[in-house]
Parts: sequence; structure tokens; C-alpha cells
Amino acid sequence: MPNGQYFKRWNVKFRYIRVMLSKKTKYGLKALTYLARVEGKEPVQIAEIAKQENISQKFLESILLTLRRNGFLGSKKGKGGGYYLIKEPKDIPMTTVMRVLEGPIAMVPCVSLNFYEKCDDCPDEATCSVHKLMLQVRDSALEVYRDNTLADLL
Amino acid sequence: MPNGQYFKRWNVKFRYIRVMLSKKTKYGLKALTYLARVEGKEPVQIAEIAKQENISQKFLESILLTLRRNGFLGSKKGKGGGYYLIKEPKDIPMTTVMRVLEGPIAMVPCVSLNFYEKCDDCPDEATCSVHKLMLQVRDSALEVYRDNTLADLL
DNA sequence: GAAAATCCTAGTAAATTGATAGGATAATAA
DNA sequence: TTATTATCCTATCAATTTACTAGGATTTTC
Repeated sequence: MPNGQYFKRWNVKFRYIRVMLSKKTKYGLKALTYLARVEGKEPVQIAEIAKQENISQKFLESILLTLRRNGFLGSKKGKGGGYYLIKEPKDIPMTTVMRVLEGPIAMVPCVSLNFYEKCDDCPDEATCSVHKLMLQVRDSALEVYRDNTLADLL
Repeated sequence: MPNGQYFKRWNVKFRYIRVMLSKKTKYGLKALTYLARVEGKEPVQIAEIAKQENISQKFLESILLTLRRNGFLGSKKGKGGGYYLIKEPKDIPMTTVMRVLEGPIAMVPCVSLNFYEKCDDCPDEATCSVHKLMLQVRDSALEVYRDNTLADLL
């Protein structure tokens, strides 16, 4: 393996890697899916989702809070409370989910649609090979996220 | 911004983000491009590339070493020495460059072609929404990397 | 008013990144 | 031969990020 660098996050044997999904996003997606699959619109408790999806409850708590604050979920306190979707799954595109949980879809700021920033080390985007490549990567990822709503993942 | 989390790596104002290109890969790509643009096959010194591309020389040194060890570059020591491409740019697909510098192209191990690993928290890939989405993301990224050789970025 | 749930801020250990330090080795030129 | 030039190589480091956990405040229901 190159460089003798190994990587613990996927648990073993991986080389050096950066471009990967955070647990936060992974768990967030699983929770949204779980809520979408539930019959009716009854609130579902954090504890139930955490248990069914093998997620740390406290960690999931903070993720669901983020999703609520960003308009994906509603919540109810007290007995019989919990979280529920406030939109139809087919009206929740993955672009918005990814942007909220994971951040910009672009892999470099100079090709970001919503968070554009000039790279300070690069004098000219027009001739930058990284820019050229990452623009294509962004577009292809964007296409996938635009094509998929929560309903498509069920 | 959600969660009050800010991100320093792109330098300011970004929210929480993970899916981004490392400097290592960015610099590696720039160096490869630089070498591909040079006339002839004369070795180019690290110092020259570092200066022209605004890269820390020592950091670049370690990156070029990785690229050499992985069969992209040849090197020559002593005066007049440096690094040079040992293949034609059109014969260097971005898939191999990305895999060596950045790691697996997949964003989760359970959809990785070369580094497959079952997610330990997920009982069934067939019904996993994350798996379903990330499979599409991997395929679209792979398509881009397969379509682009170093020659295409010049 | 007790119980059950979410809300919210803060903190933390381990991993990762993006470097730097410092010398060993090899090739060339004087 | 010796000095110079450049790559080779290992080790180390501070700052950042991740993936949590702690601990209580608040709100709703019974």
C-alpha cells in the first residue's frame, strides 16, 4: 500500500482516504428513511430509531435536531412525542439533505455552486486541471442527488 | 448556518463538510499536469514545481515520492535531476491517480469496488438507502474519472 | 406533579491533515 | 577526489475534525 499510510475509519485495511461519507450523514439518511417507511404520521422516538438502526442515541439526537432546524422534521415533546417528516418523501431531494448534513457537494470551493470561493493558491481557474476535473465530478454528483428524492431510496 | 459548526479548511465561511479533496491530491494533480505540460522529457525539479504551483516544497516532495512509488513518475538524482512522467498523459486515467492519492472512489466501503467491506451497523445492503444512493454516486464519479486522462486536463 | 420525551450547550479522546526537520544517498561537475 | 545538487526516507508535530458523551433544561402528557 502506498506510503505505508493506513486508515482506521472504515475499520481496517484502507489506504489513505478523504472522500467519504461521514457517520452523521449516514445516520441522518437512515433516520429519514426510517421515518419515511413508518406508517402514518405518528411521531417516532429517537430511542426507537437508534435501536433499530444501530446508532448511538445521543449522537442521533443531535443529528435529528439539525434535521428539524433545517426544515426536514417536526417534533413533539413529552409522552408519545418524537420526530416525524413534515414533507412527503418525494418532495425531499437528496441535494438538500446532503448540503445540510454533509456540506457543499463540490469537492473544492472553486467549483461550488452555493459556497464558491477562489482557491488562494491557484492564479487561474481557466487553466487549472483540478478545477476542470472537479467541475465534472460536481456535476455528476449533483445529477445523482437531484435525481433522487427520499422516496426513491425506500 | 446549521449547528453553529464552521469549517476552517477552505479558509472560512463553510459549514460542516467532509466530502472534499485533500491538498495532497490537489497538489499531486497539479504536479502531474505541470510535468505533462513541460516540453520534452527532461527531469523537472521539485523546487521548480513547488514555486510555480505555490506548493510547500517539502510537502510536494512526499507527494512526488508517492507518485513515483506507484509508477507514475521516474526520477533522477543529482544535478540536472528531478521528476518526469514515465507514461504518456493520455495513458494516465484519473481513476488510478485518484485511487493512489485520495483512496477509494466510493464514499462508503459497502459500495467500493476495490476495497469492499460490509458496514457493521447495517444488517442488509439490499434495503439500505445509503447503499442505494452511494452506489449511484460511486458510478457517476467513476464515469468521470474513467473519461478523463491526464491529457484531457491540459 | 411525575414521567416521558425532546432541547441545548459543552466537552472529549482518537484520528487525520498538512505540513516540517534532518539527515542519507546518489549523480554530476570541478 | 571532493563539492554540489538533487532526490530519498523516516519521524515528528500542531491544528483541526470526527464521532461521540455528559448533563441538565424544557415541554407535554397522564
